[in-house]
Amino acid sequence: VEETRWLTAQEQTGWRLYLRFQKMMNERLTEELTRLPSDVNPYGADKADYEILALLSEAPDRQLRMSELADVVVSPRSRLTYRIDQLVQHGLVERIKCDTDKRGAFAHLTESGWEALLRLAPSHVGGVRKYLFDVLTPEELDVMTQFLHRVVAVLDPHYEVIT
Amino acid sequence: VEETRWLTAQEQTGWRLYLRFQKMMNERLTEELTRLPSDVNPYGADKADYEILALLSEAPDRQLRMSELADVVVSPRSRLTYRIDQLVQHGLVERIKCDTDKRGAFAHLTESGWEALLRLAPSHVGGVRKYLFDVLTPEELDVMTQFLHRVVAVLDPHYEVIT
DNA sequence: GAAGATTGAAATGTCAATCTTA
DNA sequence: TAAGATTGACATTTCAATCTTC
Repeated sequence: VEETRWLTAQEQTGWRLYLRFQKMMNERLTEELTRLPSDVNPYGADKADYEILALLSEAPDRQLRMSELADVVVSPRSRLTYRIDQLVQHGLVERIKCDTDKRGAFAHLTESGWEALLRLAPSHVGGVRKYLFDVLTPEELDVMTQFLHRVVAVLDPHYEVIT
Repeated sequence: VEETRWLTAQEQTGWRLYLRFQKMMNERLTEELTRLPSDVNPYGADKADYEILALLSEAPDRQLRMSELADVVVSPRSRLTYRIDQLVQHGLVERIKCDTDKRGAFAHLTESGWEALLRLAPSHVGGVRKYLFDVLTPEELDVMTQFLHRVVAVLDPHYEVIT
């Protein structure tokens, strides 16, 4: 039975601000993506879809095993299955069976998915800039990336550290 | 037609780390709350429930108008209605009609809700400490709260600033 | 007509099976 | 037996009405 170490006033304020930032930022980025005209975002892709498309686009052969992808986007497998289903239906992703492990499956970004990502990127990156990075000083960015590295390492010791 | 200003490598890294932190932190805090033994968390309250209970507990008379509460927790009204319904069913919150504005309703923390909050707080605060504040230096905390203030002000100019 | 709040139907998310192959 | 992935049942969220009072 340990004593609870409560938050200091500053920590409390910081935590509440963080919660607010997190939710408003999600809301805003999702809204900006889904409200794009239908020639830019015909499928109505949201933030989660964008993240999947972006990660696939950077992977070797533009494809990733389902479970790897689930780990990277921090999502339960069943949710990922569902979202990939949607993306497959709209032709942005295709499923490819794994030759070496017949249990496995890849999610593969199609040409159409790649083009969709290119159309969405300016808006999404613009939002991230406008609401976050344009407001940060270079020093703050340094501090932020450094402590995020440390904090993510605590939450997930297995996560491989890049830069 | 403006040029897209893409993210620098450091910004990209920072953004991805942030997304990872956000999702893992939510996952972990929710998991730790919902896995508490049933004498501590009989209802199975999660992070969102905790936030609602905590805010009500700090409000005058331990109650808040539905729309105020929705603004504070950054939630659409219909979602809040649903969650308050659940809390009411479990006796942690009660709805009280507003006298001065008959359209309005208050969500009021019951005695049972207050006790529930007291039982949940040590675990939840412990998680926030362990995964976030114990990992931050005092300088980093300063930098973080300062830029969060600024960033939240951009996202939501109406938000009143409290140190 | 507009604001506060809720409702109902449809979309999405979760969790515990299930199925297949290692 | 365990890992990779999906399914099905159920919970929650969303979005567009709705209802009531301002």
